[in-house]
Amino acid sequence: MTDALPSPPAGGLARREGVALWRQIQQAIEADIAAGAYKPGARLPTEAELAARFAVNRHTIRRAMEEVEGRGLIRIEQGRGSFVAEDVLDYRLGPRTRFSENIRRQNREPEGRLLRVAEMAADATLAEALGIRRGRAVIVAERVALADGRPVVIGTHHFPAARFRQMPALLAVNPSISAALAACGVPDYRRLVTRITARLPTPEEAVLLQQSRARPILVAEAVNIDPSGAVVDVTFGRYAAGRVQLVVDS
Amino acid sequence: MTDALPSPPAGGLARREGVALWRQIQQAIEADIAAGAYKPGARLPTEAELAARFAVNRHTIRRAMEEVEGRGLIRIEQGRGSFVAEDVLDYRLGPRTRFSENIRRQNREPEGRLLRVAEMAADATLAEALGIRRGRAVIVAERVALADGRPVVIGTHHFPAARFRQMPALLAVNPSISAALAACGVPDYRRLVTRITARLPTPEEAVLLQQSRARPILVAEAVNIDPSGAVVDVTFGRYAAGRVQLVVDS
DNA sequence: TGTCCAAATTCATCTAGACGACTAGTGGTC
DNA sequence: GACCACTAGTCGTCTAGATGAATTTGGACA
Repeated sequence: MTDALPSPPAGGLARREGVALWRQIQQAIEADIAAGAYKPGARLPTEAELAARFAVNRHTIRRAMEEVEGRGLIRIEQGRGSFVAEDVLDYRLGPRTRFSENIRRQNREPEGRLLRVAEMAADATLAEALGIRRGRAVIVAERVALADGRPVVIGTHHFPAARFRQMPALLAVNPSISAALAACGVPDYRRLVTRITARLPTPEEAVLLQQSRARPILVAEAVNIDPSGAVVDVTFGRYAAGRVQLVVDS
Repeated sequence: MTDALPSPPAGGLARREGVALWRQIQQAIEADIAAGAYKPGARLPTEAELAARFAVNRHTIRRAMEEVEGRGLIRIEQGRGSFVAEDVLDYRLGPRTRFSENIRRQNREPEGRLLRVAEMAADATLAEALGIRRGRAVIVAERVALADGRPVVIGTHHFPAARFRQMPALLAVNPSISAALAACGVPDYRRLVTRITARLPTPEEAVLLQQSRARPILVAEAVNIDPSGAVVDVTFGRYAAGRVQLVVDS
């Protein structure tokens, strides 16, 4: 015998028994992974092979695999194959959250890449959150932050333009937000509140985070204030749920 | 003309242009919803209707709709149709998180339903978190918490059995965790740390949360301690991302 | 040796059709 | 009025096959 691997359940698949075939296959695959039949990073059999082994149509296998991917156990790559997912990073959310420190604490190398900086008028929601009047100028900076070269989060930062005029120029030189804020006279700031939710990514987000579109992302909206209590920025962070876990200390 | 609704993009769909048809359809539908073409809770056209309108196969529509559902904009119900999603609830995560208070603060009616209580041996991870020895007995309580009759979170609580012997009996009478803890001599406790991630639900979770399996759930692992610092319980909460947003104050 | 192109591999998208499962109504019986 | 069986409408699953897109492999060729 070759491998004791993605075998159909002992009694074969139960057809017409109320449980979808793809669901049974999904469970079989997940069980194999949980049982350690494949190591993290290892490649799974191709869809065609699995289809033959389970004696179903390839589309049925695809349905099952897509679900396994959504559960975070594997990663599917076009033209290459499917691979068992690797371990995740802890990302600490606290009053003094700073990306670089956070990552370095896990012995990984932080890195930031600026995607774009623009100016826009604040809509009602944003104006309210920033404590400025609606229509006032806001500087929007979009950034991807990486750990060991792997994207972890896409951050969209909103600063009141009146106070942070030099922001674009500063970020162009150094994409660190904390450094830029310090240069703008805000050496210290803290996170007031964070709102977290989850959803599937847009195509762009999936590309930027180098993650499958079937895998959910965590969306965290944060409000940062300076020591005087004034709102410094409102940020939307989109985290690759496959690679990060948010940790809240209280 | 009848409605200005889920119309294919003006120029029709772009075939062979590098963007999948289902993706274009998804965007068209999302745009219609964002534009307010349908009110929250309103029913969308059937898959067959949309297939005719966009001139594609029903499977292509299904692919698009599934994605829209994953993004949280609609809810698809077998035998009924698809409906535009409604508003979400804020769930505050803080040191003193208590489900009932949390929900009542939003002017909703909290409710708890006990699913099961069991005793099991602590595995290595759980023992470590609870500060007990591996193999020691742990009481596991699974509960669904609802707001206004809609499920919000499935909680799986783990208590060291040695200290909380009466837990099962207490919970059988009143499914409130805080009440049961109080009766066990822990009138006060606080949350030490919370770990948050996102994934797609298992079939059981989807049923319990009354949510589609295509919609992600938020998974929060919390550790609660009593005033002396001893660990009281370790809880895994699985939140319906479509209905809740976690809020972290810091 | 190194480069480039073509073929093979593998996943992605789209179509087509059949049937199952669930929901909500319709109309009958008791 | 309560209950039940039936039916039409709608989403869910499965199969089958064709073609496209991304990646890797391996041979031709300079």
